[in-house]
Amino acid sequence: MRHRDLPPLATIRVFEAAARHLSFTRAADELGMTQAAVSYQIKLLEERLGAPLFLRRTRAVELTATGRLLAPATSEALDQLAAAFSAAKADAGGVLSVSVLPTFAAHWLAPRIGRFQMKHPDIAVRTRATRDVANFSRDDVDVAIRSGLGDWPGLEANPLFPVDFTPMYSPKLVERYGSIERPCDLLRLLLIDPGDRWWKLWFDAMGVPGFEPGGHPDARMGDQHLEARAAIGGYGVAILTPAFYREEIAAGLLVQPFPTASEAGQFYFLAYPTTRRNVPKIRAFRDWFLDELRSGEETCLAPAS
Amino acid sequence: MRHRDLPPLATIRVFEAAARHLSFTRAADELGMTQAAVSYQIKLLEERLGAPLFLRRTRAVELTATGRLLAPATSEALDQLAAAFSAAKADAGGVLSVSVLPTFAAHWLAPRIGRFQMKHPDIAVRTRATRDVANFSRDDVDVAIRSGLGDWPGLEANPLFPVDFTPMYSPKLVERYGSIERPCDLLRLLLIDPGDRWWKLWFDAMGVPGFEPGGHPDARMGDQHLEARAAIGGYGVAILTPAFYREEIAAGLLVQPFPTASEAGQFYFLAYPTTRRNVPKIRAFRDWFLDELRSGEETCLAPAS
DNA sequence: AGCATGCATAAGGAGATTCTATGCATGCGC
DNA sequence: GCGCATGCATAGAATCTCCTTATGCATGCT
Repeated sequence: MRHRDLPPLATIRVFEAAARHLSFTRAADELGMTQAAVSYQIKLLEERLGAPLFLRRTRAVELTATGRLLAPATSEALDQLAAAFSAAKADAGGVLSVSVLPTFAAHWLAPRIGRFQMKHPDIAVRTRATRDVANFSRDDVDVAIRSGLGDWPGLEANPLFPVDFTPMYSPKLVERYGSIERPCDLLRLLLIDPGDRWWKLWFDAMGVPGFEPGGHPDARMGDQHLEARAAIGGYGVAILTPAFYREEIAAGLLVQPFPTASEAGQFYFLAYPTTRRNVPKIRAFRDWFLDELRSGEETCLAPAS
Repeated sequence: MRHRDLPPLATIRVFEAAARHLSFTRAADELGMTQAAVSYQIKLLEERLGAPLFLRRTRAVELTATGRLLAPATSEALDQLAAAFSAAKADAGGVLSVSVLPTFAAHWLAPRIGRFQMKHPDIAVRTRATRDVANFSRDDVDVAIRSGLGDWPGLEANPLFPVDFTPMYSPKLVERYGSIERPCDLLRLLLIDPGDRWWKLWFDAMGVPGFEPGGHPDARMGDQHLEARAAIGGYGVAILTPAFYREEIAAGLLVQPFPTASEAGQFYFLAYPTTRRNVPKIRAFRDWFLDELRSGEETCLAPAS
């Protein structure tokens, strides 16, 4: 197993082709190089082996006994390698691993991913919903959907939409507590997770002074999704990204009374290593994703704005 | 079979070692290169494949799913190659093909070759006795014994002994035709193959004038051996190389009455391609051969001179 | 005889691969 | 917690391999 004593593998590849064709010229042809290069490599191998592999007959070459011994085994070995790499390529191209924020996964990706599968039946998608920022060199991840500024070195980041947010609540809440006309009216209601910095940012953006976060600052529930559930249940007002709750809004489960605010520069991004931007499955996913996003803007964002 | 699409084979070799060790550093060690080179080759292969093969964990590397798929197959293929080349090397080293002049084969090599086999039981000798000058690049020949000047480009030629010759006959001949004192006495007898140039050369060297070759000039029987048979049979006088007939002389079957002459510069040589002078079986044969020659000079050439 | 075919060889250069010298991340020990 | 050690990645420079072009040589065919 260890410490194999192999001749330069390049010479082996050339030998195999020459043995198959019984012609240096045709082997060179197949390998896309010149006859001189084949001659050179064969000679190299023969010297390394200490034995001639071809008899140079007048207008053709012929294998020596040693050459005849070697040819089938090398062909087989190269075939095996080719098969293995072809399988690996298929395997690598057939599974797309997506790291995605849980909220994004639940509200945006999950309802749409089926269409990607329809379009690319040969690509299996493995979705990994996690709040941890994926590390492409450490985790087996092909693409990631994450929020931030998009300034990740070595990554190509396609901006999706801003990380914006706005208060939302259930219509049931209005029934109970009366109508809400101005942003400051919200202060009378129960804010779900008032420690979320988004509340402060939003009130500031709306010009409502005097909001002081209750609870621990930075004590978010950690997942927008849970806050949304609470709001839908009529428990209070949650600050949410409306793009994620189009269905709930359309179904009358949530109301968005005011415009959104956004953290400066923060976007959702579709990201992947720049070096892999032309890998077919990645390109396919990105193309589909951006396309999906564009058509979504036409049909859904119009009523929301 | 044709047109395989393989990554650079060097990267495959590096990958296999790295996968086996699960460490770039140790793989570099095994392959006799630096860790940086391994890293470079792996990256090359990953880019070529469009998929990562290793996960870079903090203090070790780990195979990805694709890598795990690939590793066993590449190991197997490389093992197969190693086995094939090892077998080829054994095969090439185990058979020594000797092209040799028929006379030399019969009188010098045949009686001694057994001792070579005793000394090197792992080397099989295939003797090809032919008058045709072996062409090393065209015929499957490792070493050749031939006569000439030794000025063959690309060949290493070990001089053995001069191509010398002298008249020889059976003692029976003297019984019938009377004693032979001087070279010119031979002219009374039947010269076997008088067209052989050696007769002319020998008489010239002995200072016997007036010898005119009978028969067609250059109409040699072609083989000293046949002439020797005729001489032993008492048919006439043959011009022979005495070194080849030591046994016959010793046994009293042939008599050598006069000194030898030789063609200027002509020697018997043991020859092989210079590039192959260090191939073990060739080196073994040459060493044995020259040794045999040297010890032969001590024991046998002494009485002849 | 002349031409065409196929391999060998020489010289030259482009490119690949390696090495050295770093940087970086991180686990471990004190 | 703070250094230290380990292991991989990267940059830049120096080789060194390998290929191509251009030719020669041997030989079979017309």
